[in-house]
Amino acid sequence: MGLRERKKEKTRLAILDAALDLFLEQGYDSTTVDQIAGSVEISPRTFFRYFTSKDDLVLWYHDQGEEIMQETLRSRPADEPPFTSMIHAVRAVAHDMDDSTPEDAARFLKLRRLLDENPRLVGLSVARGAATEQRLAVEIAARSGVDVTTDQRTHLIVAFAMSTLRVGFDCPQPDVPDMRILVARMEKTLELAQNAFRPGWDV
Amino acid sequence: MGLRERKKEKTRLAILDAALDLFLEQGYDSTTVDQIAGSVEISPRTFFRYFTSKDDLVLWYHDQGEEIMQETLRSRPADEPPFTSMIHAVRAVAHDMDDSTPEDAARFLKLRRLLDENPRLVGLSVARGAATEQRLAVEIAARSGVDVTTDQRTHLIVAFAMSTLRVGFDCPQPDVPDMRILVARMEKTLELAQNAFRPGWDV
DNA sequence: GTAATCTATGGCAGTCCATGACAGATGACA
DNA sequence: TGTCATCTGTCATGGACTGCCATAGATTAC
Repeated sequence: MGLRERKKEKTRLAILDAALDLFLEQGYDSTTVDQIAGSVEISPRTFFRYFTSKDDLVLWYHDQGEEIMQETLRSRPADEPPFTSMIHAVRAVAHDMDDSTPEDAARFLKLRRLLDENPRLVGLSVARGAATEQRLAVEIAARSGVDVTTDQRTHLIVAFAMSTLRVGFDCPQPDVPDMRILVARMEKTLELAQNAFRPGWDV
Repeated sequence: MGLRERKKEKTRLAILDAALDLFLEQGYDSTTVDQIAGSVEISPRTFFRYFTSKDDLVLWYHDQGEEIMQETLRSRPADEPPFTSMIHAVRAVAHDMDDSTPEDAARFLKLRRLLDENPRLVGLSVARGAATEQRLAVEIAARSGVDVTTDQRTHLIVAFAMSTLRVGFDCPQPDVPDMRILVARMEKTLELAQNAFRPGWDV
């Protein structure tokens, strides 16, 4: 990795951290892009070259999460019941968070606090999750050999799994002191979800 | 109802219809609030007195939908399993759409086309649905006598039901010629969902 | 090591969304 | 009809975002 790329990654994280701190300190809405840019000493114009929008700042982890889910799906046996595969994908995201560096964990907990204070941002996160859901549905449909535009069963399977992820992470929740608690909560939610369905409902 | 209120309702619908037509004609992003206001001959400032934002235009039906669901929940017996109550609530929304006036139906079908062309707007709709979901969870938790902030089972029950609604309506779907097809699709989705769960999973 | 090249950045001008403040217009009601 | 409450338009302002062009910095070739 060249100097250029390393520098970019560093700037990206600097923007993110500065923004999260400012948001928590003085509120999301009352923090301007100019302020964020100023605090990391870049021009406002450059900010928009790193993040497509101010809102985009609170969605940084979604790309990685989606990637992990897609990889997991690809690695599961083709004849596995689709909901089972989806549950594995959700669990993989939880494990990845569990393994995250202290810096990433800190970012994530800051984000959680931010979401608790700004319902609108929860909405953004949910909306982004819905986009992921569509793409995962395409993958699952392909595996099952059905047409994604007409097969509602596939959409339900993916939607139920993503709901589980959402309940585990996006729902308002009492103060989360550390990552472990968040992941444990997720595990518990997954277990509840798995026990909810009729065996063989998704084949 | 006084002249004043009737006039307001008329203006509101005029804005909505003008906006939907403009959006479909020239795209959501390239339609400005000024244009919408101009086409119904009100000032741009007045537009924002009828709709809190441009985005808000595509969410007009959510208020009514949420109201119907809340009413349905209140009308269900207190000892009914919560997921069953939620399914009734979702079905009530579908029936209400089925009964809608031709004008409302036309608006709805226009909106569906708009959603198909603008994934971002689907996100908005989903986000708005998530807000409803939170409020319904409060209601369901109260009925079951559990604490909504900690009981993940309640959130799952509501989330699964709302997922069903979403799969029926928000998912991209082949051209919808009329309301009947949309409602029929919803019914089918509801049936699939009902058969997915283990009997008694939600008690 | 230097020149040529590619890319990241900054500055500037402009568009659009959204909101507050105030004044004028219009329906409600005694 | 006159008073009151509410709706509406005008003006001014701020903040998010984009296109364009010039410059500074990193990369590559020689």
